[in-house]
Amino acid sequence: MTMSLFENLKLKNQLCFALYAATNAITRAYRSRLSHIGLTYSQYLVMMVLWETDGITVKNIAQQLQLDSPTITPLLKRLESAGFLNRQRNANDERVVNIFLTDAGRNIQARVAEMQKGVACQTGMQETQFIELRSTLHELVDSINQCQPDMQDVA
Amino acid sequence: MTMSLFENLKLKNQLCFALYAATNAITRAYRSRLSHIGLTYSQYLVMMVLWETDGITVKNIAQQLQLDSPTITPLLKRLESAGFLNRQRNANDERVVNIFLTDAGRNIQARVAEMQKGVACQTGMQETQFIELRSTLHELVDSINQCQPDMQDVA
DNA sequence: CAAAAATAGTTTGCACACAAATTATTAGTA
DNA sequence: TACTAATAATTTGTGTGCAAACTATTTTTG
Repeated sequence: MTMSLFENLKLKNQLCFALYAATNAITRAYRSRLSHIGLTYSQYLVMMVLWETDGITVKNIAQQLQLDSPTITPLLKRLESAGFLNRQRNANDERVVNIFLTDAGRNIQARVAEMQKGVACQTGMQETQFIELRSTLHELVDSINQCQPDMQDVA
Repeated sequence: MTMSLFENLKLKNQLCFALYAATNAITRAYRSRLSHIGLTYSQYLVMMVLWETDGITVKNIAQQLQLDSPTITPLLKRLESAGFLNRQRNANDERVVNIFLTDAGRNIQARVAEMQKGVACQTGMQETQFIELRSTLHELVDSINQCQPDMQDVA
């Protein structure tokens, strides 16, 4: 086989493409449902972080979502102008900005929880398979970041 | 537990976030390596499709990558201006545009194959786990699309 | 064969995701 | 205590990803 060199370049064999396609598909599934609530998919992730721990910093949100600050800043601005949160300079350290949920931001949590059930159903996955896939993905992220700790380095 | 309603809204429990984070991590790993060759990650995917079947249509590429036409069009334009392919109106059906690789487009395949090995190593995954994860993801995409066949419907 | 429907691709507008550079503040250090 | 380094967040610019609207061509159908 003279083409065996390029066997790994077939789209169907690519793990990275399988991931890419799955993420796009999931995001699409969320998009239409979230639009009714007034959130994008990334904004939904930010809100989940805040529902767990309100008042945290931009940097902390970025770390939890494994994203850069320049990605988070405009996201937070849009969530602020949508009325779901407030940004406040920290008095003790003026470099820091703390993010606080508004009543509106807290109040949509129930609707989001309801919506989330619908998507979970749509994946058609069993509980055990779901958990295994999730943990495999976490391992994958860890080993990628271990090998090339660009960002979210050991603080 | 009064919060059990929102248990599914914890970031760490989310399959969708695990997917999202893994895809971002993989894309980052590719980004720096691909930049030396002059490709973005999405452009790399397009090139893989073309290396398998040259001369196909925009629609065909979009279907294989599970993306919309409006995403593909500007991507192809940049690949054309980078000199890796040509776009040609089909003579038989003037609606269709066929995409053809240039010599430059064919010639980078070897370099890309070499780069690809580096990333595969970085995932630190065993062959069996790799294959299982990939097939689980394919199943996931199928069941999402089956339930809500927005696009890439049965042609 | 003419009008309507379908199809292929593009354009426009919005929201990420990130690299690189910038501003402002704080910490560290000679 | 000046002076440098580090840190937090933002700004700028590029490239996706997609909805909605649009153009152009082909097919369908009355």
